[in-house]
Amino acid sequence: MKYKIIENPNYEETYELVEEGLRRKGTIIINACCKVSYEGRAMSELDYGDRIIMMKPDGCFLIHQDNKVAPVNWQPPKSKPRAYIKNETLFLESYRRSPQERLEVKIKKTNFATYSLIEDYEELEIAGYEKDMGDMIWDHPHMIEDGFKPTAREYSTEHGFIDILGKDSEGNLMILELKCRKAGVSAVKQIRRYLTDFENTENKELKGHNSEKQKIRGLLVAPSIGDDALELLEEEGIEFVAVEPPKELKQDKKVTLDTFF
Amino acid sequence: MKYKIIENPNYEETYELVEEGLRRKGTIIINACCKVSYEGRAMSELDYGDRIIMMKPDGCFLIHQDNKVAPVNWQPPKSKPRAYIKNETLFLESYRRSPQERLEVKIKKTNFATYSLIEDYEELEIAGYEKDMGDMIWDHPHMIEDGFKPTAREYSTEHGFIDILGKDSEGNLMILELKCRKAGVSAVKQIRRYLTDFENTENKELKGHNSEKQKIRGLLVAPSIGDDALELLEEEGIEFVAVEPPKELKQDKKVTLDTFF
DNA sequence: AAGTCCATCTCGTAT
DNA sequence: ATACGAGGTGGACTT
Repeated sequence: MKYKIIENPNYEETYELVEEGLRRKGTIIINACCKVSYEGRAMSELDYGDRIIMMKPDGCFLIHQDNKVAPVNWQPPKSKPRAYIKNETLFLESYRRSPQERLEVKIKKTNFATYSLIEDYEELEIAGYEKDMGDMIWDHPHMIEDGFKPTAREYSTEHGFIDILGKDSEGNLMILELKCRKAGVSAVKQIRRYLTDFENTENKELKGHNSEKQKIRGLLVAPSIGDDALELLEEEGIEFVAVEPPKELKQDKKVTLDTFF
Repeated sequence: MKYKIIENPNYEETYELVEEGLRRKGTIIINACCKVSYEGRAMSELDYGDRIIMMKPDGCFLIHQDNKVAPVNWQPPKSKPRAYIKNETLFLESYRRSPQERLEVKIKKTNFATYSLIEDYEELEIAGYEKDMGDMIWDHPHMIEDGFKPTAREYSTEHGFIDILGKDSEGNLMILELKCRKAGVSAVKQIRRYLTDFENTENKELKGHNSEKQKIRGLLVAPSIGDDALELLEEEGIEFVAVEPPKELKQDKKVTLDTFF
């Protein structure tokens, strides 16, 4: 991997490095004392201080302070970066159209600056999302209960999408809401809204068809549930099923992982 | 500002630098070919590639690829970082309890490594938030309409907090929902829920007290409104008031900003 | 391009 | 510690 570093450069040397880095589609990192202005979806001002500036080849622009995971200021991918000198001072800029946004960094003192041509062809493999949980339940419906037959995923209603729709062994309709994290009150309320939607639909569309007393069951499926949520759930006659989200990667990298331990 | 950089270090030199950086509470940046494993709230694996690794003195740990604003892997502040050597290979690790999470980085080749003792005492000043909008309306209620008198902020109801509660010149109750950007259907539905909550409360608690036919008005206050939202709003008898969020910083930095243009 | 929804959301704040 | 909501949410996906 090719890279270049300069230490304690003056503003012209930093400018040259940034220009070269942008031209060559490198990832630029600058450690500098700087001042940052942003105007666009909101507006912000950050006075002088030492920060880490990153400019990536996809156009995104990050300014990190020495704390937090999130950058203090940034621009999203596809923004247009530029460097220019004015009054013997280096400015870094990033523009974006739609929505119009502008980030400007005024550099007072560069401690070091570097750019590198990063070689990274790997993508993250991840597991433990709500989607993985849906896949697992769809493939193994008995996890919910014996006789459960899922019939639809992402079923559209007025108030949003029902994660999984199905029937139990007696033909009752089941509405499943999945959460891959501890479920809160909001999840219970969501199911409540789906039940209302569905009861209305049933009344309108299915009267006559299914006149037998078919039940509609609401189920909250999550690894655990908060106390408040549990209380509300019991009041509402909604059921809770404890299911851990699957944390296995699709390819069997577990073997590789073991070599670490 | 003090800093140290080493180029093309071997695994022992990188280890020494990381140890020193952690001990001295520095911000560490490493450009290296590495492999990343994460296990905790989810689980992930990222095979070898060049990445930027940041370890900040607050315990947070970031791994950036050469695209995206968000890190591909990370640990939040207060996680416990550690470096160790095993089989002539450097590993960086970050632990977190509650929830239990572990991030492990296996370093194949370090291009450069640096740590710096960052001096940054500034905090971001930002404007354009809902809160600023609330402040503005609270201080200048005539913006909503003549005779409007705000009486409460963040008024708690069953379905959440009402941004501003007040009365109009005729003593009718007004429920204001603020949005600092274009309002959507969800904002209208939210007001609808608040109105329901409030009508119920009124019926229960105020019957007798206020037996005159007092109205309850719902107002959506935002810079603009989507077509769907407007349609629903009219159906529901909710009112819309166009207000631009204030995009001025509390201190008068506008002058400074203007010098940029 | 605009809307929708999930996220190891993060981050602040109140309880 | 937990709970709740806002965010310049970001980012993936659908329309």
